[in-house]
Amino acid sequence: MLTIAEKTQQQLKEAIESAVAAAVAAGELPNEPLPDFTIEVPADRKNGDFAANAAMVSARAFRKAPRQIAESIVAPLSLDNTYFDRAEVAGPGFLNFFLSPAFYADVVAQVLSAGDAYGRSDFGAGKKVMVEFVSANPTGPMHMGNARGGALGDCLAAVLDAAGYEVWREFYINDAGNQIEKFGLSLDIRYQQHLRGEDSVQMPEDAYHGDDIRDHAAAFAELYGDRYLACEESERREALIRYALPLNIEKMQKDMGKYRIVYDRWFTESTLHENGELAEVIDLLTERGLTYEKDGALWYKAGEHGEKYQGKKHTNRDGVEEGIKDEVLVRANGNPTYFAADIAYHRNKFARGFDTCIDVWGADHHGHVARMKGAMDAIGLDGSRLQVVLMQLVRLMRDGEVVRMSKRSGKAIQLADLLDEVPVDAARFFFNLREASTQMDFDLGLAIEQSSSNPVYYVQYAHARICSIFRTLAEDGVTLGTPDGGVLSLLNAPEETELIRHISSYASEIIACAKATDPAGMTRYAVELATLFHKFYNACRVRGVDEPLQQARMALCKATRIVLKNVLTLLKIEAPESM
RNA sequence: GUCGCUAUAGCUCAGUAGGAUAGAGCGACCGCCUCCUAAGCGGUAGGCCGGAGGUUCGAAUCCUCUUAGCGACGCCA
Repeated sequence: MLTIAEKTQQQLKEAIESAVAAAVAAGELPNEPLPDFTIEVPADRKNGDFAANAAMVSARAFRKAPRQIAESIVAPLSLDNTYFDRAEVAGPGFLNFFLSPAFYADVVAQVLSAGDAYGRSDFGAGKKVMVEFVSANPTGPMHMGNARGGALGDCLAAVLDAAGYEVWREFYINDAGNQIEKFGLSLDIRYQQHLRGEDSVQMPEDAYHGDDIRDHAAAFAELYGDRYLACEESERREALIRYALPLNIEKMQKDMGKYRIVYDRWFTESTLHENGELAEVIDLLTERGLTYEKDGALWYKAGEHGEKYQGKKHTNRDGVEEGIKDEVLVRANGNPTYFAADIAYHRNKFARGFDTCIDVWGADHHGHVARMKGAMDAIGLDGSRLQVVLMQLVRLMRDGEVVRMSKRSGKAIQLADLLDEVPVDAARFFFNLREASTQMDFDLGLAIEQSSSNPVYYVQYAHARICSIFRTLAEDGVTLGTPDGGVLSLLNAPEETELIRHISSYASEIIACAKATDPAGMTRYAVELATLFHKFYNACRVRGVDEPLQQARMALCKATRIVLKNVLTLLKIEAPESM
């Protein structure tokens, strides 16, 4: 099914093409193929609701001046059975088209009848897509970057869902490997320090220094006393991990829940170690001759499959070209790397029938992208079906100074702190205001102020205002009936038509965001929708105008409310009825 | 050194299948509620779209070079 916006474009395309054919038949234009042209929305409404550059792009092929060509196209042009009632030639040779009242009436009627479903499309044709996002290490609390990743990933998933994909949200828990060992070691040191004093053992520089580790160790000591001091080191650490890890995971799930993110699955890395999939994938790569041993470790030849996903070749300091650097799969100490587990994880994902897997990663992982896609090819899958959204990290500011986000320092601002101070609505909106690729500063000192000047309230206010109009009218005994096309055609003030035109583009906007795998367009759409409504509100009264026009305006208000509610719901933000 | 991201109004940023006079919010200044929510609306001021070349009817947008900021280049993840 076509959206109304797509239908109008298609109507124009067909009308222009048949007009060109007619002009050719009449000998007005040479018999040459019409080059591809575009239909766009002019910045200035004086230039029509849509403009086509067909005459300009075909100047060379037709060997005529663009304006002359445009005149030849417009003369035989027929707009019967379209949403347009007028076309004219303007500027250097633009063909400008003007929408008819029927268009505006139809848009409003369609929104009212579609309701919650307005904006949804079948663009994605039901293809299965997994969005994996946040996937924070369970060795400590989540931080600001995870807050952005959460808002981004969740809204991206919602956009894909609305665009007609079958969406799955997943969180990958790195509950195995190196950092878990480090987690155990850190807990162990704190446990011993707790019982024997700070100076009993030294905390290594690269261990986790956060307070959360201290707290876990103290709570563990509270429960079990000093009985683990006598144990083997490995047994003690295992017990500590077994105690603290589930608590951390539970905390992450709670925080994500507060952030209104519901995952379809929390996937644990340990699954892959236990069920042999990790070993399988290493064997698979070895069988294909893509591994070698060096310095006691098992290496993966990343260049062989990764290079096609890399833009240019690296050149090292000596000016010599070099391929993608090889990666270690199994360390000299026998432990597999994160990279090896991640290949196995992605193999597992595709085996579950997903057409596309989207990973939201911090931009600091960008060097990993080509290697990972290449690894998919290396194990017989298709790396182009793995899409990675790189998100620039959030720079945390305090009093104008950059604060380093490091779990080791223990001074990182946690996601939980953010949620305590900033309303979820504001945080989710804020983190989706900018494209993933832009760097963001977040000044915690300004968090409260930021939230009150956050445009989310502007959008919510528009929704509350509409609800208020209906409340007041209900008190007057006025209710909205089912106005027909004739009544809806009364909506022809500029503030009305602008608003309706924006409403008509909602589904296209969702699709555009889905294509770009970036939901930031949705917040901008919402702000623009609110702006156009507020302008309408100031220019056009609903209460106290004549009956047919009042019905038409009430219908427009209701349509606007539906779209506001739909876009806010998509972003998982409240649409309040009063503020 | 190489790769990635970024550079547009005082500040924060929109604006790429190349389009008509480059936009918005905040801040500043001036206005608008006897009338549906003033958390709103209108107006004024504010620009060498980082710089230099190129491509063409036309460039903030595409290409080349260049400058500046951030990030990544680990048997960390």
